[in-house]
Amino acid sequence: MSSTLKDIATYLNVSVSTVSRALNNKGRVSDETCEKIFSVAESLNYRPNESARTLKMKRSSTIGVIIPDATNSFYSKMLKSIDEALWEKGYSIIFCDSDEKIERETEYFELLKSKNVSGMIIVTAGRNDIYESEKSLSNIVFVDNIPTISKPFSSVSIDNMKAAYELTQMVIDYGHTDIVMVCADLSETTGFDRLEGFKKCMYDNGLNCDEESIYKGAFRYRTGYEASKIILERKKRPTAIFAQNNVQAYGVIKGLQENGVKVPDDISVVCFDAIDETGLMCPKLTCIIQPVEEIGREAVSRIMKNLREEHGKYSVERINLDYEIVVGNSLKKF
Amino acid sequence: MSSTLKDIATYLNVSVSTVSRALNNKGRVSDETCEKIFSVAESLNYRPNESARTLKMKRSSTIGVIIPDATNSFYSKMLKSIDEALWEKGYSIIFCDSDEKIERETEYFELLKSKNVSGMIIVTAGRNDIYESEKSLSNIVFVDNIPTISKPFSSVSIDNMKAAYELTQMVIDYGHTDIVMVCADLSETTGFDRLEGFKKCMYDNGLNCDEESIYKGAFRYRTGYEASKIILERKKRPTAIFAQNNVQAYGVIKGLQENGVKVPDDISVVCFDAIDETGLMCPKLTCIIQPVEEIGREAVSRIMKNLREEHGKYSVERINLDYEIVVGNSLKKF
DNA sequence: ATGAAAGCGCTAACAG
DNA sequence: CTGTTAGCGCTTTCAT
Repeated sequence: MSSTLKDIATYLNVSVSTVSRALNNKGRVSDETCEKIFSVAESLNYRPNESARTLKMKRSSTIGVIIPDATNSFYSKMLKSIDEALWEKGYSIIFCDSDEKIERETEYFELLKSKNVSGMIIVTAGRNDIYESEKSLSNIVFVDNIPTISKPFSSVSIDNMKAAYELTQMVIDYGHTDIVMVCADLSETTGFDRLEGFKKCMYDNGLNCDEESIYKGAFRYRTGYEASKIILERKKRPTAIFAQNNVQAYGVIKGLQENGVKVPDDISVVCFDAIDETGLMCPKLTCIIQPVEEIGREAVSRIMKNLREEHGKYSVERINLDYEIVVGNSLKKF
Repeated sequence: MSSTLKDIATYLNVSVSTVSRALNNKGRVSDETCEKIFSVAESLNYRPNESARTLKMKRSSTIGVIIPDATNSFYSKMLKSIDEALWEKGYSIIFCDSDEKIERETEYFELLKSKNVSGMIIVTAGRNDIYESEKSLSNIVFVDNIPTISKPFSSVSIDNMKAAYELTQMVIDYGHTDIVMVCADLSETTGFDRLEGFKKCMYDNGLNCDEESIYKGAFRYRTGYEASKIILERKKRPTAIFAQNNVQAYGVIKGLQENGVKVPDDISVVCFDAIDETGLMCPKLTCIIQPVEEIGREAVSRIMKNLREEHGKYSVERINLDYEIVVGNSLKKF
């Protein structure tokens, strides 16, 4: 066990409160004692006991982070950027992988509260009433997927509807008229907004957007994979598929390839967030790229800002950052 | 703030200790009171304050996890499997990304101690004397990359030397004689052992393995990328490159492709741990695949086992799991 | 400038 | 079976 304030105090024949004050730079300690205290703390290898401090202060130096899937490069990149930003502020992460499951997200949320985290950064896995019933969401920042609840909360994301609209327009401009969107749960705002943008764009271009143009599932590889099978069974196949996230798109392409369908020659595929750190993916997906690292950093700075506010009053902000459309080679031009 | 033991106690006119005993199933509480306590706890939405419990018990329900890079699919998959396994045991993760930097790993290590974690799972970024000077490594499990220190500690990994040897033999069997290994820091056991296996195999096959056959760098994309440039400058180019990890291999291939060199037609590439969750990587790398999820689970079960041991006595175990060689299309057969 | 004392929420003797 | 008590390590009034 490492040394405590008391160890330092008895060693120097001063009181613990003096030591505490000195070490926390609270003043009211003579320079001389202060110096001695620091040097003894150093030599005794003193490290404050976080649990004691947290218990007393009712505020820890930990932030809870809940993401749906650490193996998705989009989220792992976000996680890393959050870790980086928090590190600089002296905070650390309690990591929670909800595995895209709402129940687990709920349990993690409760767990984080009992661990007295100072804040949370959450990518919700979908509709979650627990946040609605929470008295205050002051130290929570929702990122990427924003819950649809009535009380005020902070968030960092992009304008998904606009992004989906723009990418759809690009697909249409490339000469496609029969397009299918692979969707996640539409009670999630990302899923909902992306579909809305898609539908609106199709409509604005006078294109058909019926039942067959919309495949509903989850933000999972499997959803994309299964969608591809259904789509290939159609009498008249679409020329393009718009997947709502990266792993859906991978699943779609995998399914198409297994059936000898070439991307993009036979069917084009576009999506959101096909981050490829390896540079080796074929095809290279034409997609919306969210500024995922900036999202992470911004979420951290939101939390830090609220932590600085006086107890009770805090600000709520809904931030939308800029995205970009990255052109790969998964979209055929007619 | 959520309710406390005291709230329940005053509500029921019993003492906190009774409530504590009841809620923790420590017995010595009448069924009747016990029942009442549970129901009140439920309705008051009681959640134990982890900090208080940790302070008292000197043991938390958190495990520190230090990995070198969350965006590397190998580590993110490991992280997820650790989270999954810990979740089942009621533990959670304090996540630390050392970014392959020893100094940061060191600071995270200290931080985790002051947070009173019950254990740590560490993928070390390299030589790190801090572990040597630690009095007891009882609740630490090193995975993947094992430090070279003299005191006893637990670890979960594979036989890297044997694995490298076998993969090298496969490359040789395919008709290659001029092979380069791209290495990381050789003070890391993975880097060292993989090189040893490579050298031994080359030697056993009567092949040359000199300075030019060994490129030294780090476990980074950049290392692979730069290695490719150097290798292409050689008068006589090798026919195969063995990268010590996945991201090095990606960097190598990227560099080769940028120079119009085809993999595997012109130069073959093999490596460790080219996990491809997308199924879309080209080429598909022939590589050693470590059972990364099993490694994570095993590490957790080691920690749990030591936590169960009586205070003071604990067992140390060095576990090597089985790996497999996955054949892709990145290795040319002559 | 310094110390004494109280208390954060919990657990664990110990007494009854 | 139940309550009293003490204390984990720290911060923070309040005295001195």
